[in-house]
Amino acid sequence: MPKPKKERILEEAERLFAKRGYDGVSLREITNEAGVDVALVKYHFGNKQGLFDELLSRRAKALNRERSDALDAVLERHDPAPVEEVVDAFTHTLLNKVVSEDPSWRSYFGLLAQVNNNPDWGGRAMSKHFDPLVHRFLDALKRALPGCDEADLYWCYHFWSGALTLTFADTRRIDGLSGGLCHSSDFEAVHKRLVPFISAGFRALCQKYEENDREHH
Amino acid sequence: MPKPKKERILEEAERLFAKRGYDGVSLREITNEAGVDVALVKYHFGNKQGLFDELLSRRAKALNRERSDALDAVLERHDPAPVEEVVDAFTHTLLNKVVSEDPSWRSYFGLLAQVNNNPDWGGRAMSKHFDPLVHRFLDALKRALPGCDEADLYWCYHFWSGALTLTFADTRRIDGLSGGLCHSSDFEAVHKRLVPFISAGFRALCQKYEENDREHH
DNA sequence: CTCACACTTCAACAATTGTTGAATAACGAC
DNA sequence: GTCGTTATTCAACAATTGTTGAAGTGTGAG
Repeated sequence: MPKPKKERILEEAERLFAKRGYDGVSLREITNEAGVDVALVKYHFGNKQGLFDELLSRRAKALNRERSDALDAVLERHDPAPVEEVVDAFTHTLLNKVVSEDPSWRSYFGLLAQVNNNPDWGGRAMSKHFDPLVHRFLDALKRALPGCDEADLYWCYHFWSGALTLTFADTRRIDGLSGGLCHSSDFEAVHKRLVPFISAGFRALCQKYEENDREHH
Repeated sequence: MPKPKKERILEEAERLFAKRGYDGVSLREITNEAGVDVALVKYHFGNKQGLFDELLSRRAKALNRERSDALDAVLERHDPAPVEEVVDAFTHTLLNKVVSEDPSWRSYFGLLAQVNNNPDWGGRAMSKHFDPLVHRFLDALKRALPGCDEADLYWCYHFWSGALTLTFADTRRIDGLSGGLCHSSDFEAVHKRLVPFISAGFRALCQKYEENDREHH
C-alpha cells in the first residue's frame, strides 16, 4: 500500500519549506516532488497557508506533551530543580528527536527555525503553539533562580531560543568558519554544549545570591 | 535636491527585505514604495539578486572596519583581554548603531538576520562578508581562554550568533510571551544582558582552569 | 447494480513575477 | 547650441504564481 497522497504532500512541503521558507517554495514544486496534482492542496488543506498551518500544528501537540513530561520528570525529582536540568529537559527532547528518531523531525525543526525568525508573522505563530509550554519552563527556572528579575529571565529565554533557532536552521556556516572542524548538522555536538552554555548564561544574569553547592551532573 | 532614485530603491529594498525576506518581496513592491520605475533595478543593479547583494555588501565594509577597530582598542589595553571585553567589542558596535544612529541600520541588521538564518544560501553569504572579522574575535577569545578546545569555541560563537540573529529579526514574540514586560525592539535591554550572558557561556565551555581574579568591569 | 462519498485529475483562470529592448529625458562638457 | 553619457520611462515579454470548477475515478454499503 503506497503512502496516501495527502501525506506525501505534507512530507515534501515540510522538507521544502524548511529549506527555503514559505515564499521560497511554490505549490507546484511541492506537488511535483510529491508526485501529485496541485489541486490536491486545495482539497486537503484549503490553500497554501492552510498547508503551512497544518505542518506547524500537526507535530506541535505531541512535542509539547513530550517536553512537558520531561519537565515533570525533572520536577518530580527535585523542585526547585537545578538550572541545568530544566534547560536540559527543554532541549533534550528536540535534539534527541533529530539525532536518533524519524529524520523528518529534522525538517520540522527547520520549519520552526524559519517561523521563529520571521519578523512578519513568526512571533505570533510561535506564541500560538508554544507559549504555554515556555511559561512552564520559565516558572521552573524562576524557582531555580530565586529573586531574579522577570525581564532578565525572558531575555535569557530569548537568547536561548535564538541559539536553538540558528542550530535548526542548519545553514552550514559553521562548517566553513571552523575550517571543517564543526558541522552544522552535528546535533550531538550541539547537544553536549548548548545546555552548559545556556545554563551559565541564566546563572550569570538571574542568579542573585552565590550558593555554596554548585554540584552539576 | 531630492534623493537620487537609486538610493530610494536601496532604502525601500532594505526595509522590505528585512521584514519579509528575499522571496517575500517583489521588485514592483519595492519600486512602488520608492516611487520609481521597475526597470531601474536592472539599470542600477542588474537584477533582483544584484540588488540584494548590493544591500548586503554596501554596509559590510564600514561595519567590519568599525568592529575591527573596537577589538583593536580592547587589545591595546590588554592582551589577552577579558572575555567580557572581547564579546562587548563585537556586540557593542551593532547595538549602538541601532539605538542611537541612523535608524536605517536597523533594517540592515534585520536583513543580516534573514540572511544568517537562511539555510539555502545564507551561510555562504555571511561567510563571504564576515568570516575574517569573526576569526579575529575568536582568536582574541582563544587567548583569553587558554587551552580551550577550538570546536567548543566555534560552537559558542554559533550560539552567540543565533542570539544576535533572533534579536535583530525583531519578531515581537517576547512582547507577548513576557506579557508586555519586554519589547523585541528594546535593543538597550538586549545590550545590557547579551554580553554577560554570552561571556558566561564562553567561560562555562571554554575556560579550562579556574582563575583567581574574576574582576569584571 | 447503484448510489453516495472521498479522492484525484484536468484544464484553465486572472494576477503577478523577474526581466528586457527601445524610446525618452536630463545634464554636464565642449 | 551639440553631443555623449547617464538616468529614467514605457510597454511588453514569457513564465510562474495560487486558486478553482467541473469532470473523472475509486471504493464500500445497501
